[in-house]
Amino acid sequence: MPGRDPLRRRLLRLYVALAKHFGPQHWWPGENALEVAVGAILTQNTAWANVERALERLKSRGLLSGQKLYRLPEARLGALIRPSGTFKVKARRLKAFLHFLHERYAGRFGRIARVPLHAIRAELLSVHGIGPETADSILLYSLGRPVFVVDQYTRRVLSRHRLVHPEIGYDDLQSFLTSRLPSDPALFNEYHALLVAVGKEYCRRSPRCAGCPLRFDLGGKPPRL
DNA sequence: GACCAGGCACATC
DNA sequence: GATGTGCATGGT
Repeated sequence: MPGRDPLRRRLLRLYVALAKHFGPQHWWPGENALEVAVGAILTQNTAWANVERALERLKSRGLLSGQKLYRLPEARLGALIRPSGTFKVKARRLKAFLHFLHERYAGRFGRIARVPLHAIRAELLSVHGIGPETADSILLYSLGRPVFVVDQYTRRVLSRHRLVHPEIGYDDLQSFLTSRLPSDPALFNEYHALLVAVGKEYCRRSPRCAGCPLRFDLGGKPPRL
């Protein structure tokens, strides 16, 4: 009986409070599905501003297409995405993803649309360089699938509001959320973006949530730290 | 100069 | 299965 689950209520209240304070987040910034997927790989352990530089270098050269990136030599790709950091690693990972897209779906994102969620997630996870968060980012933000993306901000913010244990694993945290929220891609999209927004602003260098406007705003006790 | 950023693969125990 | 480490640029 989900209506009686107090955690569900707190999750929804947290969402409303975040939405009210931060407003629409407009994730994911990208002009098409491929750009979003490339961005998902480039942003691994990297600030988004650096990813934008790398994406712009590709875009300004007209290379931001599956076919062109697929044909681009790995070393050249690495040089172009250098501003996003760990560029040799990411060039290899992008290549692995483009190879997968080319071999499995003839390079067409649209063909993935019909594949069942659990199947396409498993396929993405089998690609070198695509782990749970990157796979889910692609599924939600690039393909519009109802998947909640979990990251360190998600874990940090929710644990500080005493909704989950600070060291909860990826899959458990994802289940915690998806079992309590309507299975709505637009909601998952906005909620995750909002968690990142509040995490960046108030959780990053402040173990005590200093200044966070949401700290006592959930109807429960404040987080004990 | 240290620390961090919208992780992941791999080695080692 | 848990834990540690390399990757690397650019902002704070």
